[in-house]
Amino acid sequence: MVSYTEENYLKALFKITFESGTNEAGTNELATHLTVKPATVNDMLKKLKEKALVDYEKYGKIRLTGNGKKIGLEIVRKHRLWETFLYEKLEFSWDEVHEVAEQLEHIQSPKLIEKLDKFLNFPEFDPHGDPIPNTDGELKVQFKKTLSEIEIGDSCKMVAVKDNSSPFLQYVVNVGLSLHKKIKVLSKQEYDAITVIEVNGKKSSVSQKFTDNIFVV
Amino acid sequence: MVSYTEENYLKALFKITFESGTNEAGTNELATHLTVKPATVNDMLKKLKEKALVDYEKYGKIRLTGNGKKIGLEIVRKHRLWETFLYEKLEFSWDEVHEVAEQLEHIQSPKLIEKLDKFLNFPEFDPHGDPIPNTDGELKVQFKKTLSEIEIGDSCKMVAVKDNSSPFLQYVVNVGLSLHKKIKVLSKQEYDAITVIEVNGKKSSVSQKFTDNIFVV
DNA sequence: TATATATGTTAGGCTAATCTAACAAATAAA
DNA sequence: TTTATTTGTTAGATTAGCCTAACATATATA
Repeated sequence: MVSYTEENYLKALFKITFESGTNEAGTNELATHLTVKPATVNDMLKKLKEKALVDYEKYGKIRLTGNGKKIGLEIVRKHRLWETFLYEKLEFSWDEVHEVAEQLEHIQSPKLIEKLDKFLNFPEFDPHGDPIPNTDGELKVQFKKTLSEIEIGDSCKMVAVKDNSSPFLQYVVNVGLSLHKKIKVLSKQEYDAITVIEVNGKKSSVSQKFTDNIFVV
Repeated sequence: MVSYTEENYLKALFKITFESGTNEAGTNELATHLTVKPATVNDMLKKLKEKALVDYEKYGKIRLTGNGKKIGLEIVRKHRLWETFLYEKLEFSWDEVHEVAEQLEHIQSPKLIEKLDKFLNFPEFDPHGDPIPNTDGELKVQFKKTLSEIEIGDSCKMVAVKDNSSPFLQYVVNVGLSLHKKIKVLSKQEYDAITVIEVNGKKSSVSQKFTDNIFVV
């Protein structure tokens, strides 16, 4: 059996390794992601290695095993399905879904998640534009870049956000943005990367941190 | 803050004290209900007393305080709302809902439960016929007796079950029973209380244990 | 290459929730 | 009313998940 806490470690590892592309993670990196101390991560890694959920050697990099990856992905699937449920059926706003889904993702019942998937009509993306893995762990990978990479004068369409935190999402709404909205990049400061964008005719100045967290096509 | 485990103790206490009518519970009784050892209950009682959630003195009876009762009832409300959701929206059968609701009842989000209540159209009874407390902790009390109390020759209507376990509920379905079905008591053995009932023209012989767990009006 | 900074590990401790085994009190039965 | 049984309590131990402080290794920089 995999505990609640172990599930969170596997989910975090899945996200880190998947996003970095290298398939690896470090102790400190994981600790930051989970807001625990590196020493705690170290303890847990021993347990996860014992259970054959991660590959790692002292002072080496952390890698998920096949089984570890499978479980991590399962949690991601559950998280995103619950977010979709909250957003579409219970009328939560998109900045509220994440926190509750953090709890719901740990409910143990394969039947529940399959029924929920069906009830939602097998959605492929969650309210933040992230792909929802299907039962077999496959997910629709979208070709996407960050808003930071768009050239001055070009337009693009927002398809997802990188940061799911409430403050960021509220900020996004504030500049008039939501999923599938068209964005035009009007100008960019050379010095500090402040970018002026236009959404629905409304102009806003946003930081690099902001544009890094918006995915577009 | 009240922990997951503390919530379970309060819920169990609420059920025991509410059902017994005396508003009291004993250490062993509670231990049996939670399938832990009496020593464990004893430890927890000290914590709950510290938090002013129970009233109890050494070797005395356990009683919930106002606040303890409120929290226990809240868990019951959540449990029954989730059962209703699983049954009505996700097509779970009534013998499957209990186990999953045991997990879902601990999700912390007042907003979630109010939205869910609305989504379900403010149900008053769960799939087992148990009343669902409303936001203010009020519940529809039904005047009901057990099937054991019905006289030979008389008919009644099933309105709830006392035991929510899967094996019992499957047995109930097996004799052709479900909520709001009419039952006729054909005969009763004096010696061992074996009762012959008729449901939809189908006759079945059932034990005292069975008739004790069926509520009727 | 030597040193400073990053990163990772170990040892030892804490708390919540559980247990067993031994004991104490209350209640029921002889 | 004495004894047996049931019920409740205490002490001491265990496990998971976390911490701090001290130490070790790796990597980057001068």
